[in-house]
Amino acid sequence: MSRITPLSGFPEFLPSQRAAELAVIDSLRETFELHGFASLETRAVEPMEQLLSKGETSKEVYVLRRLQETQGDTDTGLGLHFDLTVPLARYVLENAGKLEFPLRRYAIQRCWRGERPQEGRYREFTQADIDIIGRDELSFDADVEVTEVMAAALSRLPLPAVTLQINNRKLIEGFYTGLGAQDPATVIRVVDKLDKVGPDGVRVQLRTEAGLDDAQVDLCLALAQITGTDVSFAGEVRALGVSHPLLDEGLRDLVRAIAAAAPFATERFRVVADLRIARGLDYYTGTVFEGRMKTHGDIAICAGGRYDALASDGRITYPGVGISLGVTRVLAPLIGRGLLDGSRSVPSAVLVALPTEEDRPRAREVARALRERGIATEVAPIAAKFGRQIRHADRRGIPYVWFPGGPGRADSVKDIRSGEQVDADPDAWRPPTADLRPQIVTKETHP
RNA sequence: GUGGGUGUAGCUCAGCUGGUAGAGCAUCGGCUUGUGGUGCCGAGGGUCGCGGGUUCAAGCCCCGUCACUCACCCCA
Repeated sequence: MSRITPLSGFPEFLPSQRAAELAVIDSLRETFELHGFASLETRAVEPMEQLLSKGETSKEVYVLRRLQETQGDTDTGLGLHFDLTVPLARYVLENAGKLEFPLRRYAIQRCWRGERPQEGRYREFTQADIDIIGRDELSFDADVEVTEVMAAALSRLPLPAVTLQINNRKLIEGFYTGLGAQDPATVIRVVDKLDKVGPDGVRVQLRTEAGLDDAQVDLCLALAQITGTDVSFAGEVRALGVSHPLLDEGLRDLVRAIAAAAPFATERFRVVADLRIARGLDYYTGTVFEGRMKTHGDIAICAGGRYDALASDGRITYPGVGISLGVTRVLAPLIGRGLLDGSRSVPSAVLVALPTEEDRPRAREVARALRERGIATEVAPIAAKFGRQIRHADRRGIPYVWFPGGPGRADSVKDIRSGEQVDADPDAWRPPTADLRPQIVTKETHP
């Protein structure tokens, strides 16, 4: 052991940064609950077979092992969850008899992935997830509702603008099948790389890997290029001349989703149909979401979709739809670039100054009175010169310093940002609401 | 797992063809007998990532190793 160094992929924040993260989490939680979603926390570990069964994603899971195990096999068969949806499916099956459906739940929890870290990709991170789970069936309105909740959640946060791209798996699967592709799954996978390898790269791979001819490839690329903020995109899809029942179904759903989501659009949150996104080869069966935030680059910060058969006990299936927001993925890059921070490093709104050590009981009394009314307060650690005590507050971002009065002199409180100081009564004075808690502070970003 | 880049003070970094370690910012103290931020003066702070090798002498050259970082793979 030589020196303590940061551990790659396991971000840690400074106090003010954590305050900003907490403010974000509090805001998300408030929005989710405002929409009637109940908090539901699942354990950090799942049996490996549970984790690996959904989609053939192999490795990248952190496995639990007991160091003290003396007998050869130390494998517990448990791994840390890598998202919140797979544990939810397991939880729903396990507790199906005790739950009310449709189940509306949210979770804000840590997840772990063993992959190589990069900017915006971490090994330990926090996700905020909302889901609606039905029993045997789930109305399409649920797809619209999770969109609405995420729109509300993101719109009220001071973050760079987010665009939520929506597509539908039935639509693209039906389209590819309808144009004669033998293996639509491969086509989906290849087209999903459009951003990375470009149209020419996709063209080559569609021919070699999916066995499509030029005409078919043209149709695939044409579909992938369709986007739209209103339902007019549907005409462009039909104009391509492909037909298939699944395509019709998916197109109808996507049109509904876009039409319903249009009113949620704000300056900070746009919704757009984008027929290229597919979200991997996993359990999604209908609507798929991908939210992108424009900062330095254009990064995916939320994802989700409809999964009709993720949870099933053989007799009953529990279809669901959900969206996850990558809290760490949103915040860590912004914080790291100094674009976002908390307004202070402590919860305290007020520092009670200490004229002399003898005044400590009196200062404590002032603090008690303020706390009683919900105003976070701390007492200066030592009776230093007032200048030092003000500096103590300033360094931490505490906006107010309280000066206990003396015989014939009233208490006073000073806003150290403006310098304004007024006489005040600890049982009556109250700071503006905005000063009660640490705020999220953002520096110039591209909106 | 593959490939590139980088490791020197708390932070950002300089350090010449090898000659015994520096700046700015930050911190602490003083000017300032209790109301801060600016200014001036001063101080503290370093296993030069780690291990080995070459050399009279290594932050610098060589080998190894670890960590961080960017990209690829992957992205549930």
